[in-house]
Amino acid sequence: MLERIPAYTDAMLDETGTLSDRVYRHLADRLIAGRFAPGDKLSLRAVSEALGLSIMPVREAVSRLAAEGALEVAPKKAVTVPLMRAGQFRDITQVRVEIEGFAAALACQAVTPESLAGIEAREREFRELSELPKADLAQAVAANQAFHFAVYRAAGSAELLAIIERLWLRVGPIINLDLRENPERLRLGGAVQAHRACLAAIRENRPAAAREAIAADISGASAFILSRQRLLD
Amino acid sequence: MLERIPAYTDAMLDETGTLSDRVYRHLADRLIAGRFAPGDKLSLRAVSEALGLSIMPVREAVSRLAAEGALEVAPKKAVTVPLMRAGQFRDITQVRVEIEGFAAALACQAVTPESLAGIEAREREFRELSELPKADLAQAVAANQAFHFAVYRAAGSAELLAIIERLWLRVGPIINLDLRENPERLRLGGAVQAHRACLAAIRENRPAAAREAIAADISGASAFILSRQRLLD
DNA sequence: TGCCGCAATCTGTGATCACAGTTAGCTTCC
DNA sequence: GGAAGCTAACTGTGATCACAGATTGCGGCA
Repeated sequence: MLERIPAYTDAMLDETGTLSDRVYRHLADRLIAGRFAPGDKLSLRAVSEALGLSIMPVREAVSRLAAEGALEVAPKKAVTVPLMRAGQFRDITQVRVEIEGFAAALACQAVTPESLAGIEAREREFRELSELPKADLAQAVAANQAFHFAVYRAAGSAELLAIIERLWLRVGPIINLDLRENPERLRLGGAVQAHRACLAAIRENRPAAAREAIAADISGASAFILSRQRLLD
Repeated sequence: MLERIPAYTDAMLDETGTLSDRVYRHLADRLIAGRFAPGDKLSLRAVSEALGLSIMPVREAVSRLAAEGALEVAPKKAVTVPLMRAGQFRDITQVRVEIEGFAAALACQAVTPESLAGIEAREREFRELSELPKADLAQAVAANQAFHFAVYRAAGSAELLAIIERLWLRVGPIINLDLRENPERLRLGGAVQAHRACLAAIRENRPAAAREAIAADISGASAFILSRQRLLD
């Protein structure tokens, strides 16, 4: 079951699109998956050399990510993964609750047998992962992401999905940093319970309940992270 | 009163930030203000020559806008202002209703005397403009935008504001195209009425009513545009 | 008169170079 | 031994060049 979770495939390997596009996807994937920590620095030249390209495609990819707030680039200084202040994190959480909750509510009406099967599979995968004695954190993060996006994709709104992806681009580094430092949180099962409630609500076409479940999931994780006081302010 | 509406100032003239940033703001302002129509083509070289720069800053600005969906760039083909299908427009409208409605509801709780005064001023300016015998359409679009963003800014969420700005970047060209072809819509007063209701709701701290007013404004304009069948599909 | 095809022009993409401001490490002096 | 200052390496920014694919319009043929 677990090996169904798609392995990390490097966007640089698939040869569709321009080099800029591939670098963009490469970096975006790593950001969402939490492979960068807030404050990490990266240099255009270092990335381009690591990828065996000139600096140009990396520049374009980075400037796109900077436009979305996923990276910060100050003139003549190294590109950094943004630090987030507690107030900012609270703000983004409130927005996520509203928007991702809305997507979950939409999913109730727009769900198809196929997308429902996908959601069920992702829910089961995440649940089984969290029941393992020694959880693989990176895999758990990926499974959690897979569940959420299965729901959001089922909502059938490309616009909403794009907005949510941008939000995850921003919170990816924070979530992962948190999970890496507090692996026991997985044990508590708040996420598993919220996922289960969300799945049930979608099955039974109860939009308000689906919205509530996603909101609880996001708020719960956010409260935990804020309680650890690892954020500035 | 009317001359309070800030004149169109070119972002290229203020000398803060990198050239890329300035080009980005220049193009973004023109897109939101509806100075481009869907399907318009622009060439990196033409823009850079018009602005007296090399192609590089324009490239970066355009690739950022493309990342946000405000422009479309296909390899080896001219950059275009995206055409929008009716289905896509419906989708984006549904998302705007939810998100901008949420911002209006937030504004009820977060509004300050200063921001309320700003909203009132913008409401009055738009109302007076729409009562003129010969309305200046460009000014009406700008005044409408000013009112909406005064409300959204009053919500006090930087995250939400950024998301809404990106949405307007997308719909700017459509709205303007519509208003240019159907100037009589301003006469009908649907927008004026919605603005008035929104302002009243914010004054009286009625979040649900504020959300409703903004939703009615957006839905009304959207329904009108869709009824004109100028969109693909 | 109408249509097909070729060629000149224009498109974005990517590489390379020059530059100025930042950073970090080493040396030197106290 | 520690701190201050200088230098060398590194940062993103911007300009210019080369290239391959797309577009457009002109000319020739039917």
